[in-house]
Amino acid sequence: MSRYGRADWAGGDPAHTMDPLLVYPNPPPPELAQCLDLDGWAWKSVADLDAAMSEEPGEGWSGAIVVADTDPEGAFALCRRLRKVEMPLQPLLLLVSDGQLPDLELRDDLFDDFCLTPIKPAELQARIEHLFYRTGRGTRPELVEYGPLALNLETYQAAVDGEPLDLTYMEYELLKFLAAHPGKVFTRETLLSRVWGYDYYGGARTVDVHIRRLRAKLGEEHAGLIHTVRSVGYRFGQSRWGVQTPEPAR
Amino acid sequence: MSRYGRADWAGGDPAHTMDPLLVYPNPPPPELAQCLDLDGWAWKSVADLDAAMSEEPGEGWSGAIVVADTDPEGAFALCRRLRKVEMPLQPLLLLVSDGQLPDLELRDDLFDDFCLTPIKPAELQARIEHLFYRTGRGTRPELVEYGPLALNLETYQAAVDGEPLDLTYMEYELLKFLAAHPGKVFTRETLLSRVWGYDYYGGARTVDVHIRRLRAKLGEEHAGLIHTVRSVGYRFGQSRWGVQTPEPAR
DNA sequence: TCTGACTGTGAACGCAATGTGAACGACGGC
DNA sequence: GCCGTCGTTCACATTGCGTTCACAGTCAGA
Repeated sequence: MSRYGRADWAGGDPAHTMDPLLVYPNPPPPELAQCLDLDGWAWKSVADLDAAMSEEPGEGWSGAIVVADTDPEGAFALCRRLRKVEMPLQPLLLLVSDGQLPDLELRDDLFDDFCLTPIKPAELQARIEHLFYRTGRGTRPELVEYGPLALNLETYQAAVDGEPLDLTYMEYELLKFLAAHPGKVFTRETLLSRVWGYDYYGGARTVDVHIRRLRAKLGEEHAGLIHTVRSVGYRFGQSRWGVQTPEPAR
Repeated sequence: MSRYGRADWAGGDPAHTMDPLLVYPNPPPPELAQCLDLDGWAWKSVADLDAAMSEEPGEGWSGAIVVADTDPEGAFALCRRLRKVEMPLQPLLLLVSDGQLPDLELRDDLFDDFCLTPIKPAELQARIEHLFYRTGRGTRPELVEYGPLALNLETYQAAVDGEPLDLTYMEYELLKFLAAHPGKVFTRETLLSRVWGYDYYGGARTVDVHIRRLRAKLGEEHAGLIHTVRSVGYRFGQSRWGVQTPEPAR
């Protein structure tokens, strides 16, 4: 079964009274468990995603520590599932070995920070602490903006030029993803896997149709925010060149 | 005076062109300088806040790496000044030794990430990369550059002299391939197999036509970037036997 | 200078990628 | 159970663009 860490460390430090951290795998490496206990973190290890879901505390996990050097496959898969959902689990700290560094998907929101193994307790402590500080006070964007477009991630509302947009769930998700990566081109396959889900199996035309509806709702004036890159996919907004070149007139 | 890192790493990798990273102190530890150079980061070390201000590039520093283990006082003071201003410098990576961990002000916005010394190049590289991704200064765009030409691989856009080029898919792929191997001559057959696909079966004139369109879109001024090697094929940029300096705009 | 091979160039053709409207089916609220 | 919403899929229209061809221009060698 799951193992529980102590939430009520009675040291001089103010006890961390909060919902537990999710820890993977189950059982975690002894050094990690000991380290977390010594620092007084509440934690609970889980064996897989199902356990993570079913054993989630009432207020939700307050964060996650995923050990990737023993079971990389499972670890990364778990990260993906934890992060690519409606309410991504945050903060997420990944423990990896030196050798795994080249494999890290640094440009994907899979984790917030990583720490090399073998663990140095002081470093781990510092990283967790700093991570909570960072994520606790609004580092996470609850607003995605691009030009006239604004997405409120908390209220699920969208607006252009201050005019509210009435988007469906998928439309919102698609637009959110695109607007969060302005300038970057995504293939239909990428969009399907990133927006619809990694295991989604469906036709690529689905993307087209949703793009079309987005453009329609954005209005004629702003439909151009979504560019078609023929033979490749779609791009939101202008590219980020180093120089601020204005919109090419064409 | 200040030391400059190389922004134009001449290896096989596409050059990363962006504003330099601020590095403290001056000179930085050799391992750090070497590590940054190897990864192709542009950087510039400064001795103090004044130097950081006066030598700030036009677009501003793109980030900062502050080494704190040799001169903690100066380093932390610099961090404070860089961050506690109207426009905080971001992202900021701190290099500290194990022993300094307890002294870190983790709950203050002094830095975005830290890395323990002695440096592990792979870790440092990963942290910088991830940091840039997180802080949304954009991932360092993957660029292919040659002289006035720049190809942005993630946005599928091209530009000469900062002017955006409107290329079709095949034109872009062809130019990308050529520009990635400047100075090398490719036969039409090679180009067909490498750009169009290994199993492609088509006429060699196809290449000619695409080369022509590329030259046209590059403009009269830069059409000469693509050379015809009679009876052989095409070459992009200066011959390898020529001088090493890139083609002067002529 | 003549000749043949190689390359540049404009136009036309045809296909594949995308846009678009409509219909279907799943799902949830009333 | 009915109805409206929404995601998906299909069929068809449309457009972009890759390819080919014919011919003109250019170069190298004799």
